[in-house]
Amino acid sequence: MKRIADSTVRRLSLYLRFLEEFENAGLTTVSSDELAARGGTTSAQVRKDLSFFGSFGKRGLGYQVAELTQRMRRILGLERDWRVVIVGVGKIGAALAQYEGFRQRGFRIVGLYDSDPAKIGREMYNLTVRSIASLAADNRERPVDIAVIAVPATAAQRAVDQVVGAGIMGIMSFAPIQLHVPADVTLNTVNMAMELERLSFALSNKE
Amino acid sequence: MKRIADSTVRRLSLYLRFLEEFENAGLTTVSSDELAARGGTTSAQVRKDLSFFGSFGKRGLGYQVAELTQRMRRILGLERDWRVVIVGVGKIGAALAQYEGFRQRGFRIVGLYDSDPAKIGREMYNLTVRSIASLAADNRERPVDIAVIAVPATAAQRAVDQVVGAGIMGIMSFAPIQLHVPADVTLNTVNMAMELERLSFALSNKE
DNA sequence: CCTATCTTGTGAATCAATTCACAAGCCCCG
DNA sequence: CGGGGCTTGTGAATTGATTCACAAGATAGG
Repeated sequence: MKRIADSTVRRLSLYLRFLEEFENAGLTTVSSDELAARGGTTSAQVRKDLSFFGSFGKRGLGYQVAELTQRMRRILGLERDWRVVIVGVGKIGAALAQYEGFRQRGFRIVGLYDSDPAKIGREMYNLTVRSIASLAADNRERPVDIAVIAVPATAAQRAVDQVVGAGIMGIMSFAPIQLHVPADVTLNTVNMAMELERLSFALSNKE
Repeated sequence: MKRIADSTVRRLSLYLRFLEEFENAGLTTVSSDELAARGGTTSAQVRKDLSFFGSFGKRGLGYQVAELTQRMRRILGLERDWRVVIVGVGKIGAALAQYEGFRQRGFRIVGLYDSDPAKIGREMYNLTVRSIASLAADNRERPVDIAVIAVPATAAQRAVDQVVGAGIMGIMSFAPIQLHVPADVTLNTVNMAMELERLSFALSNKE
């Protein structure tokens, strides 16, 4: 398959949310124009985005909401559950651990890890916080799909190395630094510091 | 000034972090090549990014770390403090309220707001949680630069409307939905659901 | 069954971002 | 003070993403 642009995947994710809203509202059919209006883009963009994956509509009519929803779920890999562990149970990690958005989309939190002995063994949200040293063995016993990195910047690369060493192939990081992983590991970073600076830049440059 | 691409601003933010690291390491001079290596890009990209704002280096020599750091801070609007309020003091809002990254970069949290009567009046991190209804008056008395939206998806658009109505011009949202603001208000969204789905897509489509 | 009206799917054209490649400038050394 | 070795800054070329524009289907109504 041809490489799909990041911007396209982001929009697919938006479309899926809109489709779910349309489905809840009882609509059975939707046009690329309606999807575009909802997402602040153009109908051509919507059709082009979808066209990378196939041809899902009927000319003159639009798309079946239920069908397109399911197709999008399949495309985005949301038809299965993902086993997720959280590394670092400070404030951010704890907030993530109980974030409903994870579970809703099939991201099941199956483990909490920390390196702080004071936290290891503690019960949180029906899980026992375990030492990060046991991650490799745990992963062998019952494989994990995604590790969420929620440790301080200074500890993040070490944590990532341990996650990679344990054999986990997907990482979502909230550490505000540039992390390095082997090419076969997928890393996705949400860098809050960067987002704040982007906002600061935009506010500073309003004419 | 010519419009600056979002991707460029994101990289500037990275460069700044690297420059600070170089400065801490005692380096006085740095080349576009070294910055590029650190950030996983190319030296031409680094020079092009900087060229939108001026010409900061010396041919044959590179850039003065201290000078470039300061220039980047100015460009990103980080030479001043920003007054920030957090709207919604649930788990995410509370985690953000005590996140050190904010203060470190000059984003000072000066207010916490919620609509839940059970939370209003409560003391958190040296601030008293106030009713979101009082935001407009508070902003008139002492202007706020940025509002961080940390309420559930269903309440987010209403919260944004109140923030906009209060006259605040910068918004950073963590709600997993598409929000609408007037053109003169700057909105920056971190959509965790979208990031997870991006990861899911990438993991599902490894060769 | 024919016509009018929609809306998709997609090459072609445009617009935007990145990379190339090299002249220009600076430092150092002999 | 002149030549060699670097590295910047930037037009030109390339690569990538978005928008345009229209033929191809599909439906509905008479």
